[in-house]
Amino acid sequence: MKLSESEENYIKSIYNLQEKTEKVNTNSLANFLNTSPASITDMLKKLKIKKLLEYKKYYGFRLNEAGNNEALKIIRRHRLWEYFLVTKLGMEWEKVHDIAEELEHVSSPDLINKLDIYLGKPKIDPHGDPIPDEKGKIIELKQKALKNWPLKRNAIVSSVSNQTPEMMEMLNHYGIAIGSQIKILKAFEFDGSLQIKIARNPDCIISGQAAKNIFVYDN
Amino acid sequence: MKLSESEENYIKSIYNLQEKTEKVNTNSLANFLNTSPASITDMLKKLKIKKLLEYKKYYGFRLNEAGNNEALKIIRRHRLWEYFLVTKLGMEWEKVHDIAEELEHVSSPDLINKLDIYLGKPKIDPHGDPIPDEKGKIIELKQKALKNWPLKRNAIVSSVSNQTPEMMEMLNHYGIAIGSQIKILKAFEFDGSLQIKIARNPDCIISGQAAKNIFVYDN
DNA sequence: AAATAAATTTAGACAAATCTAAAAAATAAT
DNA sequence: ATTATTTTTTAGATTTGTCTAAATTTATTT
Ligand SMILES: [Mn+2]
Ligand SMILES: [Mn+2]
Ligand SMILES: [Mn+2]
Ligand SMILES: [Mn+2]
Repeated sequence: MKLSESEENYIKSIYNLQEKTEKVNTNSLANFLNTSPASITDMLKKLKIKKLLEYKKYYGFRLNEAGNNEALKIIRRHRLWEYFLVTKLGMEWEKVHDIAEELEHVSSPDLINKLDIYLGKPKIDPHGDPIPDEKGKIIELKQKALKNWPLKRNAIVSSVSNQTPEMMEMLNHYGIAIGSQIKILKAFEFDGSLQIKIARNPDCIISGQAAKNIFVYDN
Repeated sequence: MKLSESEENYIKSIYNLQEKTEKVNTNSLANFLNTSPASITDMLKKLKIKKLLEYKKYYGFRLNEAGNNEALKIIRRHRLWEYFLVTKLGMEWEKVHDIAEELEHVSSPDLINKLDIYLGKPKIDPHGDPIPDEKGKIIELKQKALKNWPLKRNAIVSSVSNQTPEMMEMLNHYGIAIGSQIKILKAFEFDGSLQIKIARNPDCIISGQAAKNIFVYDN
């Protein structure tokens, strides 16, 4: 299936949004992509004609099997490039997303499989997100949001679901990165904020908001 | 200067064509880009408005200083990616052009400079063409077309100006690659064909056509 | 110097991707 | 059950890049 850059961006965004909600709605996708709701409706029609989408007017939408497969291919390219930019070119993980957003649209399968081999078939991208393999398979992570992690149990930071520059700035400030050792010392019921210890740094407090977006796994 | 993918392709093509002729004409660019002459005229107007082109209606055109600088940036990206694809991903040099044709449009300067450093600031791409540096400077090659090379003088194949799949197929057949040792044993005036010796292979004959497109330099 | 041929540009159309403003449908509030 | 609000879709434009066919300009022949 030959897709335009725009179609690919829409598909990938729908994939991301449908992870969190059953049906994706027009406004949230418009908001996510910074376009007007009218543009979304236009594109939904195209994607439905291409049989990539389940879409009933006014009642939300969702990628079908074929759509999901396309999304996984794009995500694979995106995350492999991010991995390349960080591990080979030495770019910072906060800065690679926008470049990968462009590189992901170069769609030669030969290129991507050779890149994959060259990188050593990595399973996780620099933000802790899983990289689909050539068949679209993603590894199952036994990670949890930090806010659901038990008190005083060691954890490793595995990913961050909110990858805005603002989030990255804050994580840098705290010295939190993928792979950091982390432990919750105290949880405040009032606002969900957490007193945590990161590696050998002094204790600090992070907001409930942040705690929802930081994912960790055992030891 | 922010340029569309299409504008970039036109600029790069004009740059290539103006190497060979004083003024570039509409039809040759249309032919080169596989578009209609009318499309060329449309784009020329845009590039003139953007002050990248010297263009007098009906009398041909040429990039100006600004246009040449843009072209060199695009060519730098294209050739660095080709170099990457061959030296890092192990792709064959006949196959990298089309992929680089897409990658060249990802225009983050930070990306390209880091890629350049990562590759060791190469000066020549896999087809023997020079790679512009960050300032747009290209090394001067003292190479000549094989058809102009003296008889029985050793030479190294440095580049191939015609990079069609057909040409590549033929070069592979003869065992000619960038870096090959080559010597002309006899030149046939009638059709410009050459009897040559490549490395330690048996003698062979190549056409005048081929001899125009293979470039070599001293030992 | 006309007439003919070739090259180039213009005119007008179309597809893709976007927008704003208005209409329609679904949802929530009285 | 109406009314009001929110969400979504449609209608109609716009921009970019392309096309074909016709008109114009330049170059080449007689
Ligand atoms: Mn993208
Ligand atoms: Mn990522
Ligand atoms: Mn290109
Ligand atoms: Mn090349």
